[in-house]
Amino acid sequence: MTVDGRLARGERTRNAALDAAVVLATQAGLDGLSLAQLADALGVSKSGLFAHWRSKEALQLAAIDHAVTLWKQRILAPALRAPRGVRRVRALHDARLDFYASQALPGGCFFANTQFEFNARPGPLRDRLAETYRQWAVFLEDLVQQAVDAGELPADLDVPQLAYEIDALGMAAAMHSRLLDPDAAYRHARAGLLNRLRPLCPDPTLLTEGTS
Amino acid sequence: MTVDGRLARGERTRNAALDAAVVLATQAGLDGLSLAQLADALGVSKSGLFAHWRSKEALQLAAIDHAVTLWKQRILAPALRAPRGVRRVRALHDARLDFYASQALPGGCFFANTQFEFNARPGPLRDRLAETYRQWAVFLEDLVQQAVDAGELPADLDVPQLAYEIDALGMAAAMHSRLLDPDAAYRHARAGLLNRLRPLCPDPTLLTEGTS
DNA sequence: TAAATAAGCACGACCGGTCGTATTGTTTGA
DNA sequence: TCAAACAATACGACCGGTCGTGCTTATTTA
Repeated sequence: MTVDGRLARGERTRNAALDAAVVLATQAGLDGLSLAQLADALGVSKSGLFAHWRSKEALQLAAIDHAVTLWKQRILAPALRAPRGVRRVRALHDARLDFYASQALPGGCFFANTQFEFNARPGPLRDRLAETYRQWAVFLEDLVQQAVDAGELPADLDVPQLAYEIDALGMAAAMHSRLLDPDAAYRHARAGLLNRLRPLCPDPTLLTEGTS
Repeated sequence: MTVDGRLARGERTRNAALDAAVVLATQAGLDGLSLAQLADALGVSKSGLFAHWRSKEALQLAAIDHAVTLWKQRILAPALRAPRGVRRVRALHDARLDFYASQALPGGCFFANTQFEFNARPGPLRDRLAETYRQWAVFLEDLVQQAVDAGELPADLDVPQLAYEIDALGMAAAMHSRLLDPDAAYRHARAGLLNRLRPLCPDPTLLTEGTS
């Protein structure tokens, strides 16, 4: 942000466009995202968008990055306020489900939707989404590893395995909550984590404490 | 199927079209499915498709139903050959993962892809997909309930909860296997089920036996 | 300090192409 | 001969993208 009126205006438009693009792409898909529709939502002309991104694909890539920063702000940051270890893992899981439940993105989960959209379509968008997903997986594994290091989980735990299972619970919630019963989805996803941790966790209070 | 050559020919075209439609829609999405592309793949003109379905949406709905029958043939039927109870639950889970690994549908999982495509888009297609998913969930819960009834799982088990967790493992595999490492995805999905069942299952041999 | 130039930004009009769809005509087979 | 199956063609709508233009603001020049 700058006091420079010119740059400030462009920056504002860019940000508004990316915000709207994430919302629209979450509903219609990154491919189904229409530039005319996006321009209308912004109250700008379609051709004006091409002043900021040289092609639709460039805008789509920017939208992915923008969704990552939103995800970091809304889910990672709150979770990192919880103490390291099992409680932080639980906080991350809960923050994710809270974000879904908040309907901040009415279309569900941007990443789940777009990753399923592109998982059979090679190209730059798929690569970017895959890299994004890989970073998320690494982040989740790190948090589980911290719980192991803190002695809150068994030393011989298969960390990537548990991280996979946690991610699966959240991903299923993203779909289940839109297609069937939202309440049941979030309840099952939360209980699923506790069910899985219970036999692993020597200190049961780590599973009963609230995370907020 | 009939000996009537005229009807047989139409029936053959319809079946071939639905087969191809499921494959293409798995890759490009139900909406991204192009009738021109579908007609080309069949060696048929685009307008000919409208002789069999009055609109694209009608074809899409038929494709969903067709994918259901394929799913029943390829996944449900093999699983039902396993003995009732925990072994049948495992067999279903494994059959699902085997189907993904077989690459019979190069685009991944038809249902996961399309359900994420439409989970924010109300309409007949979304309704049909939701109903399909509900039936799958019921089927899975029934199988778990049978294991409870057979005394192979605790009588006070939360059946829908466990069914949700099993489904989540498979769904995550459908995405993980396309975007990151397929081998890791299937391994984690399989191990995930055993990890979850182990504390519940009084008879450990039910978890070590092969399922094929 | 004032004028001139350049750059950022947004607009409306328009392009070629593809989409789903309707119409009309031809082939096919009992 | 009759109806089902298919082909050919065209239509209107929408797609991403380009072009020329004008307005606003920053930078350079006199």
